Amino acid sequence: MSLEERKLIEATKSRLKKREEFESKGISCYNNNFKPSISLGDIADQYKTVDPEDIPDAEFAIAGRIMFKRSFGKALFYKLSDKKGMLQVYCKKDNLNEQQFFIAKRADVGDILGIKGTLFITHTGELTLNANSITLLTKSLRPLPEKWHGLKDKELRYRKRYLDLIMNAESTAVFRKRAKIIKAIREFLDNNDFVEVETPVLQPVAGGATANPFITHHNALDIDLYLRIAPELYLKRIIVGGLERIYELSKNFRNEGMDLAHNPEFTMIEFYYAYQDYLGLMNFTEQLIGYAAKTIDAKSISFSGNQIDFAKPWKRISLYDAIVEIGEIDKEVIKNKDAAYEKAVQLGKPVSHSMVHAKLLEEIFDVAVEPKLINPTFITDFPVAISPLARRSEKNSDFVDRFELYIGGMEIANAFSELSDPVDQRTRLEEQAEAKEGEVDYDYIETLECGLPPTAGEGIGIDRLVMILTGSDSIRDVILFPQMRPKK
RNA sequence: GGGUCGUUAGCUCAGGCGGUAGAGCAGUAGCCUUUUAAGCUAUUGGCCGCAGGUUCGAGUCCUGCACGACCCA
Repeated sequence: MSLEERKLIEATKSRLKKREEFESKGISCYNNNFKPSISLGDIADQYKTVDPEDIPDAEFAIAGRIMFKRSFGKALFYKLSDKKGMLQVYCKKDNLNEQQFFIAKRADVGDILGIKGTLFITHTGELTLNANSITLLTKSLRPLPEKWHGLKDKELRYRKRYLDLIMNAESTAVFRKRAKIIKAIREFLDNNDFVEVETPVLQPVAGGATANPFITHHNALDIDLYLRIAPELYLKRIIVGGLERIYELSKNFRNEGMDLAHNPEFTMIEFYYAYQDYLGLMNFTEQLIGYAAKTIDAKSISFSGNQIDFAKPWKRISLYDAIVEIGEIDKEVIKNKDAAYEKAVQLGKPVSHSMVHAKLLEEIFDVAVEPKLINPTFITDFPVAISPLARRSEKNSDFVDRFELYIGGMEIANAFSELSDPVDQRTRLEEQAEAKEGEVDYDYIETLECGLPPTAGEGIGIDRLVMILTGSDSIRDVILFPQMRPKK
């Protein structure tokens, strides 16, 4: 569709007209030859609090987007914003040549300008750059959202994230924190002698978790492939290969429902630690998340109306004790499968008689316990029936050496001592495949037959961790482009 | 999957019991050389989410659909 055919709003029409005006005067609307000497935030940091007489005479070159414009007959003020902050600019006719004052008068909110000038303090006490020259760097053809209320509509904020980032500093801050958290996690693991690796997103068998995969097709091989639901089985192959401490920061894909805590593609960190066990990983996890929280100064965080206390050590309680004590569910459901079934139905879960007892208890846990786990809590002692890749506990072979970490009523991490017995692994995967009509990754079993050292592995949901550490109620607030239904 | 609420100008929002569609900001044309959501004057801009229905007449009432937000499972 050409510009002429599009139905244009008034603001865009007038901006297109200005663009023509500029071009006809030989003013480029998309200059690429201006280099700022300092960021707006750095100027503010350095000079905002100094005495007026201590402000240097030096000329600064700055660049930024016009967020506010207040125009008078022969002078005007802008507020420019860049990645680090905002600064006011004063343009006076006397200080500019004719062409530059023309640019100053005709520039719109949303345009990006390069300004050279000197600092001064206005009568009202605001640090301001007095412009000596103006370069139009980018002409914007659309108006920004309203300056006072900003962009509030959540749907628009998610669909047009660039506008959200321009208008809402809190939103930008969340994504800066996200980057810092991820960097801190890498740092922590690197400092502990871990190696970062990459494994396939396109997998012939979607293993390592229980979830519906996305299916895609490779044309040259003419085979269907799955987008990974977890990197787990590949990472353990690498442990067999001898790297001993590895991690992968991975995008995973699960073809399931979407809500406040689920996006179809999400980020996990999975790490595998040879000669370590799940008990050691609990301490390690406290340190790791503590380290990430520290880098963004998150100590006590308000999340979804609750105050989260990260003081260590974090509570540890077995799955079944949690159901009885925290979920306040009668002990009978632990002992008796029929009682568990009745309870699950009563709680409104879509359960069936074909489900094993452990699965029913897990369903009960999800509604009765999970939402109550606000402060960091390790849930331990999972039944083997719902943990096909975890090592059997030595105390009781019906259970495995596994924990899940819950914070803010959400599952944040899942970890266990890895099952290294290939014979047991074959049996369990085959049973699971039969029950769910899935496939068994026999290549993985062959790998185990080669010998997996005693290893503990863990996956941490990065998006949810960022939600907790930034106090964001929705996963969409911590993913730049969350999945949205296409709008017709 | 179920429920509740929402969808009106570029943005933020009003529109009483059904009777010719509103405001602020943004835009446009003026005045204004230190403003702070600048001010003053004038002014442009609408498939009222979409499709049906009821009615002489629907932004408003009814039904369905789309998209979203929130709650529940």
